[in-house]
Amino acid sequence: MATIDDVSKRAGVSRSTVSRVVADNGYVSEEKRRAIQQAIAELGYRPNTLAQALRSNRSNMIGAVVVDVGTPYFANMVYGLQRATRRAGKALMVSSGYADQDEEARAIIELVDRSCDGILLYLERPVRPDVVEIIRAARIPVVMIGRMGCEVARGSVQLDNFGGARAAVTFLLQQGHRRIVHLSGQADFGDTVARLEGVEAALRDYGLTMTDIRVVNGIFHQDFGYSATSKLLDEGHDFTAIFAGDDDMAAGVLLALRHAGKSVPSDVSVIGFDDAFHARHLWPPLTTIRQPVDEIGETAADMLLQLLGEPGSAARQTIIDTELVVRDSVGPARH
Amino acid sequence: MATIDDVSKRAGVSRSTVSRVVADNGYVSEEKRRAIQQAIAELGYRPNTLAQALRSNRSNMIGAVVVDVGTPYFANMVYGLQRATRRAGKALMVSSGYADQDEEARAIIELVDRSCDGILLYLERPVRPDVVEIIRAARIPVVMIGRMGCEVARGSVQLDNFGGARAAVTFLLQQGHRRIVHLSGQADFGDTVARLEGVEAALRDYGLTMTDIRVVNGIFHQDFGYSATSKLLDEGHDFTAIFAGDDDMAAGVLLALRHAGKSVPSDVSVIGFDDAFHARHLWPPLTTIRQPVDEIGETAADMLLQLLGEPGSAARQTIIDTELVVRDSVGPARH
DNA sequence: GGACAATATGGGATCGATCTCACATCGGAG
DNA sequence: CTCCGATGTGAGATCGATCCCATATTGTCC
Repeated sequence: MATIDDVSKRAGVSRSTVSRVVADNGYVSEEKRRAIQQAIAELGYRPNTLAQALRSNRSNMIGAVVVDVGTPYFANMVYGLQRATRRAGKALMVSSGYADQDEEARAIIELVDRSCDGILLYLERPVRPDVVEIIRAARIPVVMIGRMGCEVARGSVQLDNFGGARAAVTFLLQQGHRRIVHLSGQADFGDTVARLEGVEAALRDYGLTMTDIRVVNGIFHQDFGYSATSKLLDEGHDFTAIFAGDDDMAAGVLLALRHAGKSVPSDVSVIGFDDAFHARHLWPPLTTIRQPVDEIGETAADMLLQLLGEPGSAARQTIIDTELVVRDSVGPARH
Repeated sequence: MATIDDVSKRAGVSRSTVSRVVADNGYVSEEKRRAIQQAIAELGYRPNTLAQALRSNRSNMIGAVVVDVGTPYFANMVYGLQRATRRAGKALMVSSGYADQDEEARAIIELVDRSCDGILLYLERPVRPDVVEIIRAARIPVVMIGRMGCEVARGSVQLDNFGGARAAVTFLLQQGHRRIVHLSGQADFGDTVARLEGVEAALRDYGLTMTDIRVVNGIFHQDFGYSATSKLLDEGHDFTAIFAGDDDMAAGVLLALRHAGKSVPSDVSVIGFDDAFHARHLWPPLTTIRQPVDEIGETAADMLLQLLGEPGSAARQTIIDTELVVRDSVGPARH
């Protein structure tokens, strides 16, 4: 592998001058610049990234830790991250925390130790205090995505869960539904809380309160959607629409309804949340609230990249809008 | 950030001795070892990964370039890669090539320049020759996953596409189907060819040939599944089963059948390939050939990690088995 | 013509580790 | 008692870049 010294010898100049040409800063005469560029081309020289990073303390690498890159949701988010980082000419390194604090800690420390210029975090729980200290000591800017805040974060990007849930319930109300069920997720997730508030706001617009609908608490999982729906049907609870806390639940809801012989949307309307990968494959194709996951990732990465340029700036926050995606699972309320 | 020199001063020893303790090699007296370990703990010392990599020429990092990490398929594969690399205490850096040769080239060179110890590749086309040369010059071992071979690869991991397709068609034949349609993917993909051979083998077992079934060539996409199926129905082609080249196609097939008023599996049986993320969400839940994507990734990463230990070893190859997943979309042939 | 800023170039310290080599000490074998 | 291998330690070169500083060489203005 050719080094900067090889180039300098071949071009008959000093290391310093080559460095100036490569980094494109400082004064270099046109003549030498050309000679150096030629030498670089002839030798196929590419600077040693490690040495550059070690000396300059800039690695041109962005790190990210998300809950689990193996899921379509986070994969899509990573897609957004890559888009932004690639545009800025920076490399991206992604790890999974698997919702385990120790695993998360290890992943973050790994990124710090590899001298990432900045770090993006999407975690389910607060970052361990000793890790916060490590990040702070390394003076690495952090942008949080989604749920958890963090004292060390210089910025955050969040979904408008409130507005999304409000839009979902408003849509059901507009279609004439009044006997509504809401299946909500883990009670200690910020998402869940914000979505419940959105539900309440939509009801209020129609002069209703939470007591006018049925809320069932559970978890963001297909099985919960199935069991909760089955139970409501068994109990003889009379409802015309279900707002599922997310599309996984909605998949379970649809299955339970089908098994009970109910047809969607003529007997019961169903609306989900996320516009997950499988939403269009459900039957009927699911009407849902789209969460632009890749855009969230891209926005967060862009925010971080901007933060790198301005060391002392104030913390910022961006809220990403949702969008109602109308497919076939919601219809007018039966009488 | 504490450096090795800080540790050595605090423990009253030389840099070299600290290095020996950290790397756990060479001779160090128990007494000094303890003093050094204490100093490390007190200072919260973590070695500078960049400096280590620069000097020792080992980065403890594995690189991977796949077609697109944003899709569930590759996300799942990355999950397998992470499992293996984390177990080996190595970091993983993943990029997408987006089926674009220049983009791929950039991604691979990036990994080479960051001194990855080894590289994993899942690409749709052959690697650009100049990139092959760069990999060779850097003497970085490469393991290929899936489709394309590559002269520089020291190993490869592939799915048993032949066996999978054979199992799919055999299953249909066992259920009494004889009027079978096969929708196949891009003709220039190795996967497609191998699957076609598998189909042929299954037919041969039952004394049949390819002329006894109908093969429609297209691409691995839901829309093709939909249009091809609709066209066959319009033409009045009489069939009792469809083997879709992958689950995306199968989703389109199911949709087209439903729109044509056919019920699955009583009118037509459908079997897919991949056991993609959405297979269980389709209606009816799709019977398909499972491709253990994460296992493929894990196997490839393990192979690469092993290769790192033994520089001169011969190229190796592993074939990963598929598995028939029986759900509800295949039934006995109607008469 | 001298002062000073702008342009141009190279020398050498530095980043934080690894690793070779030289050297010291010790114990046991011959 | 000497020799030698095993054990223990440190000095210093090195990896491949960046970047500060010293030193020319210009050109321009008063």
